Amino acid sequence: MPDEPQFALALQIDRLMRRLNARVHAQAPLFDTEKIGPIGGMVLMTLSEAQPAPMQRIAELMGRDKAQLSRLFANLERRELVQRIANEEDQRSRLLSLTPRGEAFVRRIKSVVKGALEEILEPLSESEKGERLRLLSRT
Amino acid sequence: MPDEPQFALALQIDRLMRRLNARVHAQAPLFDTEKIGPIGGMVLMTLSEAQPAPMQRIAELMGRDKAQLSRLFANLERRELVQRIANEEDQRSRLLSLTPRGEAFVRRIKSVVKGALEEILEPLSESEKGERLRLLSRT
DNA sequence: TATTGTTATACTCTATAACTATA
DNA sequence: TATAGTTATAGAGTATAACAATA
Repeated sequence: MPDEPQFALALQIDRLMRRLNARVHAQAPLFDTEKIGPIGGMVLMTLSEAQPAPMQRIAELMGRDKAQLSRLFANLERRELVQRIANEEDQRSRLLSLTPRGEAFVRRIKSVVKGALEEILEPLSESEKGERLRLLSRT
Repeated sequence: MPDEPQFALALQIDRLMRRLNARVHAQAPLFDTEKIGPIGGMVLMTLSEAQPAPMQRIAELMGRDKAQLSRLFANLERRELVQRIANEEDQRSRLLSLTPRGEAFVRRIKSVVKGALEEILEPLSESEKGERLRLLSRT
């Protein structure tokens, strides 16, 4: 494998995420009525695909710090977007899941992210989009 | 295209960058002798592939804010990692380039990033690595 | 009038460590 | 002893706006 493309990879990925974030952020006033911010949105999206799950599981899936998620979930719970129920198997943790309000909120976030992603992937052919998704989903 | 993989894409990419950053950061004490931080490193790598260039060009390539880069370059110049020369074509800006010290520093950063990327892409086959690099380089 | 670069500011995100409760 | 979660805090990163100089 040649040398240069490896660094280009890291730089391109960073730019891709930055552009995606900028597009979503520009629309934030329209949909982020709870002011949970970009990471709050990612947490809800992740939870929607993994619920019910203890906090540690979400931290692993997102590759993020548990201390950060702890405060975030406290905030999301206060806004009644997520709920915690007792975990029979391990009393150190509770199981997190989306409330009906949280589910509705995730649907709105997903539609915004979907639109932003479509714009960013626009220049690619359909087959390349599929290919890219396949490769990245294995990371 | 199915619905779910799109959000998985954004979440996976975020996690990929987070893992890459964590690996590089863990080795920072060994190579970041100038304490320029992860973004400083990305700026130097970008500049190494685009020099000589005015600041605005680097900001575009990285998708980052010019105000942020302005302070960063002032810091990098103070550490004699980059230099600015007059831009004949446009006197509002000056052309940025790496000093010999900067070039040497970039080589060290690249070797660390290369190692971290190899670890992260480890589970993929050789052909998949090449394919992924090709797709991402077009974003 | 628009663009390049600088400075200032308030805000958010992040890493880290110390602590408790349970396994 | 190890792990799940919480809290606190210092530091790094970010968006935004206002400004001067040049195009």
